[in-house]
Parts: sequence; structure tokens; C-alpha cells
Amino acid sequence: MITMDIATPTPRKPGRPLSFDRQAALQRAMLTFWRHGYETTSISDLTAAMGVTAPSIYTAFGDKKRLFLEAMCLYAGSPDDLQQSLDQAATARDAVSDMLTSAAYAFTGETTPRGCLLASATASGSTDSADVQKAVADVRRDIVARLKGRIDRDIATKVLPETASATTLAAMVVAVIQGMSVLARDGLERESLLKVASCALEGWPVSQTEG
Amino acid sequence: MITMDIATPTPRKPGRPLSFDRQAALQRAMLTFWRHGYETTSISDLTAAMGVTAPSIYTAFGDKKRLFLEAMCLYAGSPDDLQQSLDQAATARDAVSDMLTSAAYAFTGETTPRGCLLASATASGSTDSADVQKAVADVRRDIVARLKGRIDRDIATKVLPETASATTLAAMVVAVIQGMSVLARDGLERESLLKVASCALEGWPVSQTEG
DNA sequence: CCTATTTCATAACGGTCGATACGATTTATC
DNA sequence: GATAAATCGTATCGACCGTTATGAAATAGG
Repeated sequence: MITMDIATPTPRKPGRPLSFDRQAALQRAMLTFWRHGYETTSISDLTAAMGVTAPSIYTAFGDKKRLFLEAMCLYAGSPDDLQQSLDQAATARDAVSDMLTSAAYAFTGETTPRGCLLASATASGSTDSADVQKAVADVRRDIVARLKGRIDRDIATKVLPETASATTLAAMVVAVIQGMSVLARDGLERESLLKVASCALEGWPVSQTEG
Repeated sequence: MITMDIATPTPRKPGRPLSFDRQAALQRAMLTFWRHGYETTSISDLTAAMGVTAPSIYTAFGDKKRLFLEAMCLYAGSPDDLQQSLDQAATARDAVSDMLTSAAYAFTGETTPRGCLLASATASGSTDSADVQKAVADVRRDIVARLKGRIDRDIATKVLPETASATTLAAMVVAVIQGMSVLARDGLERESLLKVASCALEGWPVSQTEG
């Protein structure tokens, strides 16, 4: 994860200041990677989308790899926010339902590319981008792990039956979300995607005391 | 679809014959696209994997795009075979269970790349590969459509309740399969993937007369 | 104002991309 | 053997890749 020191309110470095909005440029880069993927987005694509020349990109973000990683963090959001969202949900099922619904909306936004950046940007790539693929996989694994933790909590509190497998359920939820990304890219409309999401929840286990 | 005229038993063209096994080379190309994707596989990668020089690839397969499409057809298999498999299954649920299990095995083969070629090879790409992405999406849509047809049959014969949505169920199955590809690429082992598959089947609807 | 520091725009680097021109070589047909 | 047709290996095409050298321009601290 890339973390920012928010404590210091812009120390203002010496020298010529940036002539562009770094965050806005990062946002444009994120959208470009989202639409066209990591390796299949060229620096030329990025300069066009960001409105920034190549040397400026390199001074402001490092190289293409670091720019992507930063864009990915912007896309994925803070893991703490996910954790908080999981913790605040009444049940793991509610949290999962929210995640699936949010994904259906996010993957079919009219002002954003289709699908999920994490699912598509590094779904394939050459050998020398293996580290980037691993970084994306790590984000996914983190999501699975936190989801598993939330499900475990419901099992411990008897909200879910002891027979439920938190590991399997967490993996299945992420699989459905990443699969929804594929369908969204194929052109499936939002309503259909929402139905897929709720359909996937049909198999969610229920405690004996509830059913 | 690319179809072959099997009726003619090798008409033997005039001129110098191919010095390599075209089918074996295509197989190697398929594995390379499977592992590294369409745009992120270079002609140089293909010549190395296929053991064939670039000009020979172009004379034998056309260009990179047509080579990929042919490799994709080799990977996907004949739609008729899928249809036959669907028709021969006792129930749509059985057919889906077979598909999910087969996917779990295929995505974690020890002698093949991880995941699904259809899911990863064109998950993202530049604008000028939009037609290739569409070709892959068409294969997926064909699978969804045939799956829907099989589910509709079970609804018509009361094997599945009338309340079931064949369209949604078919889309969910494909979503799970494509999502399993992502998890397989992330390194999830076969056993876990099989559990995800059976977990996804938990929500499969049952007719009143059966339940 | 002067110096240090940083970013700016322009231009270009070596490398690789997908794709071919070319002439030699191998086959089928005559 | 002669001719036509197809593939062979070699060498290379122009375009684009990610990246950077260069010097002018803009800011901060003294």
C-alpha cells in the first residue's frame, strides 16, 4: 500500500511547482488503465488522457509501473475503509450483498469504463509485468482475507452455521464479483448484473435458528 | 466460427509443403496466448514457442489476429460438443456441475497455464483489438445462450420451478467460471476452486416436488 | 538579486513491435 | 527435365514502445 502523510499540510518544495493537478492526472491515468489495461496502455495513451507530457509523468509518478500501482490504489480505495464497511454491516451476508450490489453499479457506470480494473488490467501480461500482476493479486487476496474474517465472526456468533466455510464463501464472493466484471465488459446491462448478484446470494448459508 | 472441411482428405496443394506440424504449432500458439494474453504476446514470443519463423507464421495463419482467433477456437472447442454435452446431461444442474468441475480442473492443470484463455487473453486491450475482444465475448455469449436453453428446458419440464430465471442462472454460472479463472491465476489450488464451484451450486433452485 | 532546486517543453534515445521483400529451395504437374 | 506454385531462411521495414538527455523557465531561501 501507498500511504500519504496527511499530517504535513503541503510542505511546499523549493523549485518550480507542478503545472498540473497531480490528483486529477492520476484519476485520468486510473480511468485509462481501467479501460485499456496495464501493458496495453501506452505512455502515449497516458499523455493524451492526462494532458501531461511524458517527462512530466516520469518526474511526477516515477515510471509506468509506479503510476499504475498508484492508480490501482486510487481505484481500490483504502483497505481500512473496506474493513470498516465490513465491520459496520449487521451481518456478513449484508456486507456481501452490499459488495455485490456496489460492484454491479460500479461495473456499469456511464462515466467510467466497464468492469473492474482489478479484474481486467492485469488479467494477462508478459513475463516482465509479473510483479504488477502480483500486486493486483495481493489486493484481491487482501479483500478475500478480510471477507473471510467477517464471515468467521458470523460463524463464531452463530449467525452462520458451523458447517459454513468462511474461506470458500469469501473466495466465491470474489469470484462472482470478478466474473461480473467479465459480463459487464461483454455488455450485460446493470439490471441483469444485479440479478446475477442476488442470484449468487441465494446459496448463502442460514443458521438453523433462522431457517 | 472457423470451420474445417473434413470431407476432403488433404487435397495436397502444389508447391513446397509446410515443414512443420501446423496443428502442433497452433497448439503451442494457443498455450502462449493462454498464458500471456492476446496483445501481450509478441510475434517473437510465438516464434519461440511454436518453433517457427515469423514469415512462416504469416503464410500459415495469416496475421496475429487470425492466429489468435484460430487458437481461441481450438481452446473453446466446437459449440456442437458443448451443445451435445448439455443435451446429454440428465438435468441442467448436472450439466452446470460438470462445467464448474471441469473448469476447476482445467484452470489448475499442471501442464497448462492457469485460468481460462477466454477470461484473460482479451480482458483488456487497446482500441484496435476491439474486434478480437468482441470475438471472445461472442464465444462467451454463445455459451450463455446454450446454457440458458438447457435451463429453459428444465423449467418447461418442471424439473426447475417456474420462478427460476434461466437468463440469470446462465449468466451467473458463466460469471462464476470466469471468476474462478481469476482466482486460479492468483494461485488458488484446485481443491479450493472445486469448493468454490460446489458452493456456487448451493443456490441452484429446486422444484417444489423435489424439495 | 543570486543561487539552488524543481519542472517545463522539445527532441531524441535504443529496443521491440507486427509485418514483409527477397531470392533460394522444395514440391506437383506437365 | 522444365514450369508453376508454395514455403523456406535471412534481413529488414516503418512505427511505436518506455524512457531520458537537454536547456530554458519558474519557484524558494538567502
